[in-house]
Amino acid sequence: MSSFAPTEQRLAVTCRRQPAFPRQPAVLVRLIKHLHKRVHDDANALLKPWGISHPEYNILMMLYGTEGYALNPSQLAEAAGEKSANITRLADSLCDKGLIERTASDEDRRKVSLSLSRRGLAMIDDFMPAICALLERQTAGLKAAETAQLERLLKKFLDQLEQG
Amino acid sequence: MSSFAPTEQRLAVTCRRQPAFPRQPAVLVRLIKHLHKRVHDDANALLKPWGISHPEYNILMMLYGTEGYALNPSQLAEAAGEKSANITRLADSLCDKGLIERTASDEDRRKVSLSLSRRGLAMIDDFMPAICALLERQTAGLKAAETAQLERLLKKFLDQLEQG
DNA sequence: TCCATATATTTCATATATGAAATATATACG
DNA sequence: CGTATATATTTCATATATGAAATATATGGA
Repeated sequence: MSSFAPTEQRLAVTCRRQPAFPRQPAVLVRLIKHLHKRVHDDANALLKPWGISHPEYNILMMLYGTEGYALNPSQLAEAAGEKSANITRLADSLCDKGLIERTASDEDRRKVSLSLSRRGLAMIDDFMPAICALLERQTAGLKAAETAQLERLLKKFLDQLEQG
Repeated sequence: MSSFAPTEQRLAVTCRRQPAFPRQPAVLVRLIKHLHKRVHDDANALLKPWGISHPEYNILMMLYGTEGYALNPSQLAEAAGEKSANITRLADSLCDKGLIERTASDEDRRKVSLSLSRRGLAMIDDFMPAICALLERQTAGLKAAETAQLERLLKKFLDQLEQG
């Protein structure tokens, strides 16, 4: 039985006690929380041998997914869903490890450019097989059509959250 | 345009650079992260006037959803998706605010019972209309059938994460 | 009974994340 | 120009979360 069952049971009790409580939206929100926790913990465990955390991995991958392998802290904050103060801290840590480089922009001297180092690129190549395997495994229970449907619905959900 | 578009664009670049990288699983994982952040931030903002955080709210609601309005720290950890050390801290905070009570169990003296206080119950009644409105708003973009489908798929996704 | 081991919770040191203020540069407009 | 305002990043104090060790109780044999 899923670890979610007791939570769902508690939502049912809440609905009985608060007739206006919208069950399904509440279930969705709690599912998101459970999923996030699991995904975060799994990624942290997998990355441990490389000495980086899941948020640090996200930073590296955002740079990797960019032409030129470089972004500003504010772009990274947006892309990785972190606050800019946290980007500073994560970037400091990644610089210390030699995985990214911090250089001043000369078009706009307020800006900073964070770019993947040769060593950062090599580390990505190194952990990539394990990451791919994890991602495949995590969605192995879903058929292709279900994955596509889930992607569509989650995007719609996110759109709504960002508007409403 | 959704805040997710740049992230998705970066995943496309990653796929080009790493042919083995599974795009859809990666998109799902990132969507979960974006959704979680948004849900968490929205709830924190809404609850601020009551002086409690989203994790504290979750504790209160887990107790509220239980017959007898009481749970052990370990049950709460499981239900709320928090580590037990964190439950201790959150429970301390809620006790300080007079919203829950901590009593020793006498069937098993290792255990502690955390229960909603009269004041905690009153606070739930007080913020409930705003919470219901938030939950309705957050899912307003989804049709009933879509919400049901999303719930089904997220549960399947979570099951897979917990097995694999 | 006594001991080994398991379970429940808390403590404490440390890691991680945030908001608000500080710093620096850019841009717009009188 | 000069000055007000906006943008980008960092600093710092504080809040939040975690792992590992410590504490206390329970349980099941020898």
